[in-house]
Amino acid sequence: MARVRMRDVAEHAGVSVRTVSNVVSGYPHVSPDTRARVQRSLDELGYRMDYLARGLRSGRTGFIALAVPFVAEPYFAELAQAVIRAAGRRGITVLVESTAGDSEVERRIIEGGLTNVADGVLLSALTLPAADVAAKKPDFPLVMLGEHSVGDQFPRVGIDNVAAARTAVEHLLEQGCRRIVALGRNGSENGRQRTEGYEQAMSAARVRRVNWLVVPVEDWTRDQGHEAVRELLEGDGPLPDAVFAFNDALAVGALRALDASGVRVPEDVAVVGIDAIQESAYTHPPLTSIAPDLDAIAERSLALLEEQMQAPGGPGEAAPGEDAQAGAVVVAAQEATPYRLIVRESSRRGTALE
Amino acid sequence: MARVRMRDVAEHAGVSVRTVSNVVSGYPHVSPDTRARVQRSLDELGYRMDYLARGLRSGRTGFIALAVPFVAEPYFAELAQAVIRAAGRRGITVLVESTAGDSEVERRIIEGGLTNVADGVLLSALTLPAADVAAKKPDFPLVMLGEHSVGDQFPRVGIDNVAAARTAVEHLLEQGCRRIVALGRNGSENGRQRTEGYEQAMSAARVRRVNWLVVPVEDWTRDQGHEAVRELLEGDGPLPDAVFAFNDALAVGALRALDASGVRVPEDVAVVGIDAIQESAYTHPPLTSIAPDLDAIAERSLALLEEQMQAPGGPGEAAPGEDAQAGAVVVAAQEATPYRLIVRESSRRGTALE
DNA sequence: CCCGAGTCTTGCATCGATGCAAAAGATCAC
DNA sequence: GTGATCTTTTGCATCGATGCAAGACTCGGG
Repeated sequence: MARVRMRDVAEHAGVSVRTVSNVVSGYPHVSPDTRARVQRSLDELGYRMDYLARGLRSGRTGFIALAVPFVAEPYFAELAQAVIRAAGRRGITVLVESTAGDSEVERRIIEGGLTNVADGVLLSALTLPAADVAAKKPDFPLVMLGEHSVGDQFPRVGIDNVAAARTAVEHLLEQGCRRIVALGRNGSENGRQRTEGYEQAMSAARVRRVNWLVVPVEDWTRDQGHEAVRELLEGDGPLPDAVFAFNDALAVGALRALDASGVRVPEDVAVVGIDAIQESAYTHPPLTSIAPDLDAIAERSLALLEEQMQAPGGPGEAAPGEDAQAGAVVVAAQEATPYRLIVRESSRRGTALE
Repeated sequence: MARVRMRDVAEHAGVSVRTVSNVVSGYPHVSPDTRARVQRSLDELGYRMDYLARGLRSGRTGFIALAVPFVAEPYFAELAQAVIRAAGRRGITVLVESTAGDSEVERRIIEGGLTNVADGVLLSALTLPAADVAAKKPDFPLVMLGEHSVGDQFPRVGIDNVAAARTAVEHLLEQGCRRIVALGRNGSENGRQRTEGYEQAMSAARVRRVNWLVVPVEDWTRDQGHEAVRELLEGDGPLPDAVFAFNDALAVGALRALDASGVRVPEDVAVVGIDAIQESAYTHPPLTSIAPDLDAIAERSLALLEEQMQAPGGPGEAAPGEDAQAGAVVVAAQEATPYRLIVRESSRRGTALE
């Protein structure tokens, strides 16, 4: 069956194409009679709007793109779900893209690789786009999710990573922990900020330097968390009394390694993570974690995106071939969304060891 | 900065629009000189193809849509990842959609709601589209993933659920379990088939009926698994010696409930799941599960989709307004992809209790 | 020096829907 | 009856890229 076009409907109903368009788009000045007849033809032929064609003419597709590193990572999967839900409320359809953590892919997106199919882009960048990219301003609606080191020219939405990490570590300190491992430093900006929060908390609590321990990993995955903690336990250094994992996946891996070595959680080692993915309520023991408000992130980022989409001409106003003039920089908002600490068994110690 | 079109590039390079198109699309008969000049203009102006416009003309967008119930559910998230990866190898971009398990949304997709933006659709249907929809043939490339009860008019790709369930239960029987709970029956076709596999295995092993126990749930989530097993343990019936969960999320919930009640796994109760989501390797204890070959599912379904996309006119050939004639039914392939049993601690009993 | 066979380049129509503005038809006051 | 006003409907151009086929140009053989 060939595609049913407005023209087919128009012929079937004996009206012009334009009238069909008017009916479909709800233009008020159509006689009830005509409207009914056209509607009948629409139903009968099973007409479906071609959004591409409409998008071509109107410049809007009704789609936004959400690009995350790995769809299969629980945090990003849950974030995607939240964005899809929030977008649905606004009548926007979300296209989820996966960058595979490839900075080349991320760079292409920043340069506009998705703008032709989407009215705007939400990008959760993992790796760091090259410095030359950092100097660019996007010429289309773009909002960054989470942290990245691209600079301030893009609006961003996410929790305050330094504060969140500090909160997590403070909680461990309150439980009496002192020799706290920070698990998850890697090349990412996110890792840097969470390390900084750790250091701030440790420093403020006047924990002796010998008890500071930052363990690097490559990716924030269960495997890496497991591996790193296993090696730590096999080493001959004194055992830590807590692990602050930079995300829940790492924490899950850490829990597994501790469990396998017979280390009791939280009695011997307390554990906290960040993200509060659904899985974290079901670990052994249930994991204490920092829960970012995903709905707030989704709502806020969509609002910022719509703001940009409505702004005439988009954020970049420079003429073709020129760079945006530095004088007219629109300061991009850094939006810090709320988060809260969910205390579960993995860090709940009966007695603080003060 | 306004969008850079081929026309802009053409003017800048002093050639016709068509020549620019030829350069962009790699048409061979372009002089090196011209090609270089056009390429320079392309780079200088930062030209980006408008895929919508191209799609409008050529009828192909280069996108396929993948619709799953919940992106945040680990199984679907991992499936999406596999599809994205497989599609990438074929130069196809995937748009991930979430149906929220809403049968209305699923119906719209079957009726072609995504065909305007995607060349083909992969649908993982959760709920059952209404019977009247079942009578329809799609007029666009569509492949169903997993099970559903729509009938045989759609090609499907997935594991053989009955066999997979049977394999899981046989494994438990081999471990000496007899009083085996089947956890997860609900209204879905998938649930029906896994129940059937359970019954086949139990029956073949001549397990007495009194030991058969099918526990219903609403959704296949951790919460529901937890809830159901908690209630089971609180009841006054004899304890089961194994739980066969219809998916890993349910199993994770079951493990948590067992753990909370002090029931030892696998000594007191063995547990197996289906899906082998990444999380399952990190549960306490690690979960035995049936691992469907997601890459095979992704590859096979994309192959089937491409097959349909190449077939002239698509699967439905009926004239507008007519139903496909029953005589010319193309028998839709039911593709059974491989799976394997991954045995981990949760079901490994030292001694079979024959 | 001309012709046919390439090679390279171009103009025009087209994909499906909408913006624009004019045409056609209805309604009303005078 | 007639012009003014408002409602309803329509034709045409357009969005950006490509299919098609013809035009312009180059080159070697006769």
